Amino acid sequence: MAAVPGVRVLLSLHRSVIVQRSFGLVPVQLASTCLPRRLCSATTRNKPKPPAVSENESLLENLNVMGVDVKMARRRQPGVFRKAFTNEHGLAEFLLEKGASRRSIASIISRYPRAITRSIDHLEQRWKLWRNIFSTDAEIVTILHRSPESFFRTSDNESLEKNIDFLISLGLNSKDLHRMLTTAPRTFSNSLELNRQMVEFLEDICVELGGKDPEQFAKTVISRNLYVLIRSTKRVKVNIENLRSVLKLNDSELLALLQGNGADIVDLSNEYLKKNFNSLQQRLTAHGCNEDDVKKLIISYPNILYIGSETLSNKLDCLLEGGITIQQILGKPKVLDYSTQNIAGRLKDLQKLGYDFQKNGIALLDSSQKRFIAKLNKLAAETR
DNA sequence: ATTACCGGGGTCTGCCATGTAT
DNA sequence: ATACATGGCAGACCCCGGTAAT
Repeated sequence: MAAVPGVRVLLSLHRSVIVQRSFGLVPVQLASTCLPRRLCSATTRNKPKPPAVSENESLLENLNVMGVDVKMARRRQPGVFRKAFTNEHGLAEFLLEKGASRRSIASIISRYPRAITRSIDHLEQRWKLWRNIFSTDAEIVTILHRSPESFFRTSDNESLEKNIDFLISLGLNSKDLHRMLTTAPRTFSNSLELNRQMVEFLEDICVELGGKDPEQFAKTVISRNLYVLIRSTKRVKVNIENLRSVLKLNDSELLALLQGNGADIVDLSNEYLKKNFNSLQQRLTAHGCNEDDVKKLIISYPNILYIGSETLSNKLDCLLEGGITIQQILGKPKVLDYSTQNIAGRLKDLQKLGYDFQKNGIALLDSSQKRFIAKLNKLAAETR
């Protein structure tokens, strides 16, 4: 049964989280593991200037040796450079052991210098927690390289544990958590309180709209849109209000939209969503569509509002110039899912064969490359 | 055998401002 | 006073294929 491995992962995850809790927390910031004297940054030299403002020179040297972009790092977190004790060497050893390259480690420190203030104990514990969700070190290394801040920004491992528990309690499964930590790792560095606020906010929305199962609603929205938890409730709220008002949705319509494909667009920036809506509406109106057409289009394909106004405009031009009508697009908006380039190429291919969109419809534009090619070959064979 | 319907998958950080602890 | 911790922001789609319906 396909579900079994997933369940097992989930159980073991939960168990180890509980086990770890009993270890208690190890104080961080205590760079205990400065091994070779040369790379240890404890300063013994006397500084002429007030010690609070001068930089730790052995640290600077260490970072230079390691290939860190010191200028960048200093610009980002100057305070780190004035610390008497740091753990750059311990961090490097730790990450090397996990499979990160020296280059990558240098880049990580350049982009998030505070990483070198974390103790080995802290790092080990945090890594273990992440490993509850990822099955290999390599996956974590990838994320760290991509987004050092997500891993290092908080020193609060307890909060990370609580977040994992909390997310599981919402009904998110191990696959959801994996995807979430991959694509929106910041979620796990949020305070538990912040995540909770978003969940409660979503539940409240559900209740306000007459929904019967607020927990399920929140879970659905979050698993459909993994970015929700790294947005502000204000942003999501404004978007929901705007959608409701511009589309003149009643409670149940809005509820359905939000827990359906509309979940994808609630985290867009407020202005972007507004702008996209306005330009879409303007464009459609110019082609003789009424308010109801716009509403139906967006309900059936909310992702249309995800497409930037310029991109969308080009895409529409491309279709219209290819002899396709607005009415056809309204009837099959998913063709807009494909890139303008892709659409243009297909239109060209089909035109060569004298494909009649009026007769055959435009569904062929909304198909995978494989299927499209297969169809194209068949058509070509028939024409011959 | 084709087409329609539908849902899923990848992927997304790096900076700034402010509050808080020391 | 300073560094740390944390919240918030802008940024801006595309593609594939299983399976039901015809």
